[in-house]
Amino acid sequence: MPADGAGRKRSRRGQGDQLRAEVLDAVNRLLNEWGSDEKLTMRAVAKEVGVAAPSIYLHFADKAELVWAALTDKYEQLAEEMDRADRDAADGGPRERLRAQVHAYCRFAQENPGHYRLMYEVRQPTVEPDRMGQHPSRLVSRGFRRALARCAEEGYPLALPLHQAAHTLWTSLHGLASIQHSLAIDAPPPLVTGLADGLLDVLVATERTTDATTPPTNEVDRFIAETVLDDAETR
Amino acid sequence: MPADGAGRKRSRRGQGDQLRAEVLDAVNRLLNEWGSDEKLTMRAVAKEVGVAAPSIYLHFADKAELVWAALTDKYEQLAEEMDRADRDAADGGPRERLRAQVHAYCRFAQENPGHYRLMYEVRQPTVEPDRMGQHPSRLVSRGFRRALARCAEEGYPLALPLHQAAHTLWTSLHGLASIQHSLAIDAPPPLVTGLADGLLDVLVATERTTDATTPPTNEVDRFIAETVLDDAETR
DNA sequence: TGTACATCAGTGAACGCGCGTTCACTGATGTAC
DNA sequence: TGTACATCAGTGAACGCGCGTTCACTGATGTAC
Repeated sequence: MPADGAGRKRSRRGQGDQLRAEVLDAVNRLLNEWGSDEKLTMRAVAKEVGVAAPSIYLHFADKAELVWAALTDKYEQLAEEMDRADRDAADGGPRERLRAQVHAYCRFAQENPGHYRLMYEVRQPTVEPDRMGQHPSRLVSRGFRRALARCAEEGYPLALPLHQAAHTLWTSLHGLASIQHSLAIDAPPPLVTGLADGLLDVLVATERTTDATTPPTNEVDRFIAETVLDDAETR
Repeated sequence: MPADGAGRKRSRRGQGDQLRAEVLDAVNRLLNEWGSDEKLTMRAVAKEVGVAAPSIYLHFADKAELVWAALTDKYEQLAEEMDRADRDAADGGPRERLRAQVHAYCRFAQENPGHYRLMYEVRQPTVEPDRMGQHPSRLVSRGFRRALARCAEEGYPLALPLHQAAHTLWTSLHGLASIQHSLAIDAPPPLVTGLADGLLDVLVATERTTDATTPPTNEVDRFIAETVLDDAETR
């Protein structure tokens, strides 16, 4: 509705918080439009909302806080989409559910290139670098780990120990998406999906079997479990 | 030798080009020191060389040209290191040679975080975006593809069609390195190596065998071969 | 019901900074005669 | 051998720009009496 830079009416007396939501919406719109954060300035955001730049400071202490708020929302949206995909595929067995999550991840990366890039940049806020456990990306790898565990339990052995498999799946998908972006390949979505499926086939047995088993934990697996994927569930 | 900002002597009459090399060295030094390009400004580079900022323009038209020159050098260095690792492991069979290349890639990413990040950013120069075939990253995936082809030929079947396997290996390693950087995990090198080995074990049979074969080409594989890995050799 | 007033949402102008880049210059060095 | 001169490597100061952020303000709106 905004985007013209002149259409905004001042909020009513108690409704000051409304601007906060509009600012976050504007950030999301700009990131999607440009596919990058290069030109994401306070002035640009304000203009997109239809407001003067200093007004943003009524709701966010500084730019870092604004960007971090937008990204946190987006992380949650990604986790939700993966969750929903998983639930929608509940009838297809554990492997289909994992596949649905993987596809959801790929779709998100392709549809939100601007957010996606920003989500994986170090330069960003950092907020609290002490506890790695707080990083919202945790939600993503946790989703994969749960789905992989289900596969292993229900007779589809993994090619790597559980935590290592989850981390490998997550980082590999990220690499796929990241290089897709950085080489500016305009690949049709089925290609990305096809590559992701290939990765999945390689990590999780394609058929239910008793011939093979998921390899036992090892040093690498334990390090991943304790340090990278560390959350309440794995301890 | 510089780094103090005052120790440079003016080059002799015909030796003007020497500054060019010193500037490139300074860029490399700063990227390694900071592990990021955040503070890589013309003034910072000049100071590192021990020269006034405008002097850089005697050898580079603008900042983009300077950065691109430094990155091109670094790409070549990466390709060389992979090549050397491959040759040094020639006695160990095709699988060990591939493994050596993979380890060289991981080592490079860990030892040159600043360059590495910059190499995979889109914002950079671009130079000539028309022919994707010119991108120096080509050298990397080509090395992997050749090594994988050798494995397949010598009895270690791949889990995916050749080009798809090469692209998956490359992007997965990139994802590993990229997330390592962006989550600022200070993992011991053996961990990264261990994860890379796991990936490799999953993509290439660990033992010589005649039981299985590399899957035949498919749509995904062809698209990768033609569009992404496209170079003289694959046509 | 009318009016003074406090509060709230938001603004215009400007500050200070760091950046890439330009421009007119300088001083050493080799060369021509 | 001595000297005028062209050339070369490099410089100091400044320009113009866009950025995040600050500050003193304004005008509408609800409230107290």
